[in-house]
Amino acid sequence: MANGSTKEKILDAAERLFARSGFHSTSLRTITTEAGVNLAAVNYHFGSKDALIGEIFRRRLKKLNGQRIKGLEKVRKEAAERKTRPDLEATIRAFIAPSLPLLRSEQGTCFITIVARAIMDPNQQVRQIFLREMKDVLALFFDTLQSALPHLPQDALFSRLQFMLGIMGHTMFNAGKPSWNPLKLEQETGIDILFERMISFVKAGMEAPLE
Amino acid sequence: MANGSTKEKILDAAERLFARSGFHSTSLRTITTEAGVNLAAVNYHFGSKDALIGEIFRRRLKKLNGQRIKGLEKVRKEAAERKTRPDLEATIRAFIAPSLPLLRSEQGTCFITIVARAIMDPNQQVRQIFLREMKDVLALFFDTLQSALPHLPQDALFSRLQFMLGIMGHTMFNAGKPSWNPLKLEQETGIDILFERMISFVKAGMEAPLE
DNA sequence: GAATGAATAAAACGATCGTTTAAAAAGGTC
DNA sequence: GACCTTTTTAAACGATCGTTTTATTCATTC
Repeated sequence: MANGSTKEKILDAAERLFARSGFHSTSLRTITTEAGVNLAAVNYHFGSKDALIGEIFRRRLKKLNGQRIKGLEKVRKEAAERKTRPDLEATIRAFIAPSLPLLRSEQGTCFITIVARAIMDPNQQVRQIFLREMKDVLALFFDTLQSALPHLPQDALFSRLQFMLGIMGHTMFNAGKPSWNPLKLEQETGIDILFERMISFVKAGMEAPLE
Repeated sequence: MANGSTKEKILDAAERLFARSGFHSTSLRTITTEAGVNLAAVNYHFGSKDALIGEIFRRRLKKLNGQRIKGLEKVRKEAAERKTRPDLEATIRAFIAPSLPLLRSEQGTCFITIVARAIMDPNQQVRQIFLREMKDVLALFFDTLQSALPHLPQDALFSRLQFMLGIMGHTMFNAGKPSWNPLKLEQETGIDILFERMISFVKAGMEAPLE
């Protein structure tokens, strides 16, 4: 897919507009106008609006989850060489860190916004498109977590993994957006500080004692 | 508002259908058909579709946040009498616990689903309607947390509060729904167990050391 | 029981949606 | 330069949306 091609112009425009107004409220006419292409181009190149949505996820998640898998396998390899358990914090970082660069670009932030919404989207197709793309990396992440926290029962660990996904979705969705601000904190918290806070919170939660 | 009145029939039907298909994908025709009333009834009784959405939040959040405030004030009073800091776990429980009964009824679960979506809704009006209803209780919760964790800087605590909201939204949205299941855990985790896990995770995260 | 206002009902309005069609333009091959 | 495929364009299709209008029914009050 050539850079600047019609397909890419559509994908970029759709990414921005879906982030701003959601899947259902963004019309193909708005997308094609923003992209500077003809209305019929979406159905010609992608087949349908749903297929376009799927392609938006596929395009970014392939690289993103590839980095996650590479990071997780590095953690596992190092643990095997040291004959220890995988380091918990390193495991968490391997999953979270690759998403940080996305939040440094406007276009990447749009994608994050879309992902956060897709998890709770009413349209089941949207959720399944996203889940299919995440299945492998989530399985590897869960497995590594289990090795790092061998005393935790599987279903308790699964709950805690879900907690972490909830934190990530909510935090990254709100990053850079004006949201509820209880005491009008002057300076916006930077992304890097936010990520460090997220990691220390999740790490402590993962290590919390069982009732 | 009388029980079984047209307004209530519309609110109940809309709550179910919004949870199933989202705000934008649920038409007034579907709602009024499910409610067994005339199409024009929504605009007559509520003014517009957006106003109906707002009323759905108001109806439940008034009671829900009332219970939260009552619980939080009890925690604060007990701390004042004992001349100690508010108990962290009790503070967290006071905020989370009132939402548990909702998850025990089908209709209440629909409301939870709607709330979780509203937080990330593309429509700014939807988000603001929800935020306005939550502002007071969030401020009181933040203030109590600050008393319970006086060593934490305000902005760090604020981040952790956001993490907790992310956990709540994600967890309660997924409760009772089929979602990603890595190892096909046979039995579904009960709501009560899930809440206890949530509380211990959040408590540990709140108490995590600062970098 | 007539009068007044609230509630319900049926029908239509204008607008917008995703998709399809058919023709024109562009690109590549021999 | 003719031929074929790919891509772009303009126009239309059928369906559905939130809302409004107008008329009718219901309930209440004097």
